[in-house]
Amino acid sequence: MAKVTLQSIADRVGVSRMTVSNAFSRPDQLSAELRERILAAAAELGYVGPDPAARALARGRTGSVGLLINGSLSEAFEDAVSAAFLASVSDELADRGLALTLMPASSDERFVPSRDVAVDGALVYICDPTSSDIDWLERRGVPMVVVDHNVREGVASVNVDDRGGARAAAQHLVDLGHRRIGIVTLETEPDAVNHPARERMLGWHDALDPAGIEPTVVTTPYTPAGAAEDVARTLLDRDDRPTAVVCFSDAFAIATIRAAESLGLTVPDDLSVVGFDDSVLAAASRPPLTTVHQEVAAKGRAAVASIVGLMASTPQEPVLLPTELIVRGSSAAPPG
Amino acid sequence: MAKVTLQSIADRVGVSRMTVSNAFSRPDQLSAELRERILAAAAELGYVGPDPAARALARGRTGSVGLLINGSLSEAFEDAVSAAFLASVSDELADRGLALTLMPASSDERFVPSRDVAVDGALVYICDPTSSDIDWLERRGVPMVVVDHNVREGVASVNVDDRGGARAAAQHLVDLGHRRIGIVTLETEPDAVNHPARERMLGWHDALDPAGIEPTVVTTPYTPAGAAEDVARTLLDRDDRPTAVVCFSDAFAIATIRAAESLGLTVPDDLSVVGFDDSVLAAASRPPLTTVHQEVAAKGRAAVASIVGLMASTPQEPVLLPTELIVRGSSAAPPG
DNA sequence: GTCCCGTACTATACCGGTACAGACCCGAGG
DNA sequence: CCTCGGGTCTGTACCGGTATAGTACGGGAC
Repeated sequence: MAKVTLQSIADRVGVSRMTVSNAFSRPDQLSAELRERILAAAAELGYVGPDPAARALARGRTGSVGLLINGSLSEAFEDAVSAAFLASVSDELADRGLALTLMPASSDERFVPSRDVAVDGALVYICDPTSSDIDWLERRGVPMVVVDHNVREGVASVNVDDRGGARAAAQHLVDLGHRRIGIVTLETEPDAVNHPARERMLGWHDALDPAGIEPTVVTTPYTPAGAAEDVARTLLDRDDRPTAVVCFSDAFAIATIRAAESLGLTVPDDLSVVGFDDSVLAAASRPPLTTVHQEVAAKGRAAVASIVGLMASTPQEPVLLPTELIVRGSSAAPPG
Repeated sequence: MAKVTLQSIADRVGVSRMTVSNAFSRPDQLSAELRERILAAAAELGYVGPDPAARALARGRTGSVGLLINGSLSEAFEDAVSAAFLASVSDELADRGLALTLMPASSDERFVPSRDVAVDGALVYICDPTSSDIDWLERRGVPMVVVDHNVREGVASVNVDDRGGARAAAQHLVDLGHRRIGIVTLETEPDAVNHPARERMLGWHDALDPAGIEPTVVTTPYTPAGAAEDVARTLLDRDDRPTAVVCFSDAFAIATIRAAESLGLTVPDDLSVVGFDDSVLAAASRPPLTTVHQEVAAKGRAAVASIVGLMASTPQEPVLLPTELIVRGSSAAPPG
């Protein structure tokens, strides 16, 4: 059978194609009676509704928002914090009738999602700011909101006060009396810049420098799972080991606690550990983690609000969400 | 400035629009020299590349695959198993130059993703089989692969041997000598059918029925986090409490262990607990979980292979992936 | 010289809709 | 009686590409 289009229905009912289009897309433009007849004919012919691709071309919008992520998408899903962010974004978009299209970084030159996938707007999430994908989006003129970055001037952004949170975390340890402090943070590619990692490092130093404390820094990649624990052990397995450690994430903090336990140290008696993010892991950990809370769901909502605003041509101010130190059981005064 | 299209470039260079199209999409169709000139003119005019929406209409393909999920998307992201599946799917699609579009269940009648979003194919994942979204996809004629379901005859599917895995789990407990066995499984909406939940239940009974064991069954929803633990406690806080429990998931198993601990019971000495999925939680748990392993990444790969095959009009056989019992430290012979 | 074929480019016909500017008809107001 | 306005429907002009079937031309085989 030939494909059913608006035209076939129009012919069948004896009206113009435009009227059939209106029957589906702008019901107030025609009489209810005629609309019924059209819908009946459509059902009879097996017409499902206006073709999304054709509609996208004619209307100039697709109904979906892209999420640009570079690096392996697996990481994004498997990390508790980014998964929660994605969840918040997708739910929020769904409420507004928008679908979410994940745009992986271009691997093959022949197909570049940031250049070749139709979207009405894009969120730029875990992304090397020098990524060519961002350039593609910009050249296409796709409205764009950057999350957890400050890619470039004039681009709308949603950020968390990473620096302030890190400062509070380090200050907390200083206030408890710690003087030998370690840092377990993210290892980044030489020329890649991880915005949160940099901001958090600045924040830690904001508190440590004035106290005259020179932290011992170790870095570890996200994966494999055991890497952070091994790195933490090298930090702790020495005579002048720190009495407290601030970590880039809750996962790193938990790895650090495990490393400490494996060395016979007790947290928080022998070692204080402070995480970041306040992910689901934090409260469930034993001992429960002192950490810096960020409102991931709010970040998602803000990002969606911002991109939707941009898509409606409303200029958007940069958003900076607060963080808050949550003191639980993994931090205490230094031993002795 | 007016929008730059193939035509503007064609006019500028003095060739036909088709030749410009070929310069971008089929480089072997024109001389290298002319192609260079065209690309140069395009760059000069600020042309980014063929418009994705227009291309989608003309070519009849969009370059993205939909993932239909109903229920809150958050759940899908926050559950370790489904997150790993999504990760596997998105990576695998990315390798083939396809983007992934998440299609939430229709909330608003006015915008129904399964009807209104352009995709070349769809994976149907966590979905009530009676969902109208599946009907929409089917009516549209979108190639469709169902994962962790058996929605209807003739639809390609990828499943895991849930029943066999559950049977092995229950048989393991029977073999250890357990006679009072509890089940902690998923609570589903009255008329919704959760395929894995049903299959696992069948599998448990496959092993328990021949042994003449009548299990005590309790059910709990996915969320909130504490619900499973509370339910498990009701199962364990009685005189004739089971000596072993099989669970719908590793998360439920861990909740059950917590409940046991809170009642002063030791796992596995007083109580054996067996999970399902072998998620990252399982090996990390204390004690490490005896559980049923499923290869989630393989499930993602199989799903992508299947949908890509269908999109190329190659009929697909149903796929059934194996499961395997992994015996770790949470199961032992019954006390006494 | 003629035939044949491959290379390079063009002409035409869609793909399946939507926006916008009328045209028509009818009842109400002046 | 004429005009005006609103509710309905139509006609036309796109949206920005791609597929396919050509045409024109140059060179090698015979």
